Amino acid sequence: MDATQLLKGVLDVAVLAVVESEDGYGYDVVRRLRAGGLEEVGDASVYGTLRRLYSAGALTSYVVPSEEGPHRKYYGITPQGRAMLENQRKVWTEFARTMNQLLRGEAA
Amino acid sequence: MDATQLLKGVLDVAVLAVVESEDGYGYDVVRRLRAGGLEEVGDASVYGTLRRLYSAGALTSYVVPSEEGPHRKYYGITPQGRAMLENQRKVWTEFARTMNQLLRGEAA
DNA sequence: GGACAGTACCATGCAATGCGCAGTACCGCG
DNA sequence: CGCGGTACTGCGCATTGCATGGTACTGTCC
Repeated sequence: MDATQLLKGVLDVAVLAVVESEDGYGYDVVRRLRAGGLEEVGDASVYGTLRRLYSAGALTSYVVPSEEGPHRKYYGITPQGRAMLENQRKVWTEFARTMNQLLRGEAA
Repeated sequence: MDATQLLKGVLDVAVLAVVESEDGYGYDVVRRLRAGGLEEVGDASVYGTLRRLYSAGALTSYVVPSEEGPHRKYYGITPQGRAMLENQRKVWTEFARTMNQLLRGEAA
C-alpha cells in the first residue's frame, strides 16, 4: 500500500493538530504522528513541514539547549496557525465526506 | 480553500469508482466527478489519470467514432482495476479514520 | 458563410510536496 | 572509544494535479 500520496496536503494539518495539543520539537512530532497512526511519515517530511509552517507564520519556535543531548527546537502554534488549522480541518472534513460518497458509488 | 493537494493520490480511486459504476469517456468522467463534489478537478488531470490507469492495466478503452461530433474514447474497468479499487478503498478508509482521530486531538 | 460556443481529446511545462540519503552533532553505555 | 539513539538539516528526486494552448468536429446565430 502506498499511502504516501495521501499525505500530500494533509501533513500540514496533521502537524498543526499535534502541535496545537502541545508544543513539540521535530523528533517528538514525528513520534506523535506515528503513534497517531501515520506510521510511515518520514522524518525529513515533518522537519520540512515544520519549517514551512514556521515560514508561513503558523508556528513560533524556541530553541531549548539541552544540557544532556542535542538542542531541541520547539514549535508552538500561533493564532494564525490556529486559524489555518480550523480552516483546514473543515476543508478536510468536507473533502472526506465527498470522497466517502464517491467511493460508495453515490455520484450526486 | 485549496483542496488541490488533497486530490493527490485520491483522484485515481475516484476515477476508478466512477468508471466502475458505468463505463465513461474522459469528458463524461470529468462531469461526473464534478457532480459528485470534486468541483475543482481540471480536465487535463482526469485525462492524465485515465491514461495512467490504462497504462497500468486497470482500464480498457474503446473508441466510439461518433457520426455527430468528436469521437469518444470510452474506458471500462478491468478485473485488475477492480482489485486496485477495492484495495485503495480500504487504504483510503483507514487513512481517513486515522486523520479524523488526529484532527480531533486523539493522538493515540 | 463565418464567427462562436460546446464537445472531446491531447501535449508540454510548471509547482507543490513527501521521501531517501547523507551529513553534522551530542549523549551515555559497554 | 566505537556504537546506537537523539535531534536537526540539505540536496536531489519522483509523483501528480494544473494551466495553457492546440486539434478537431458540430450546431447555432447573425
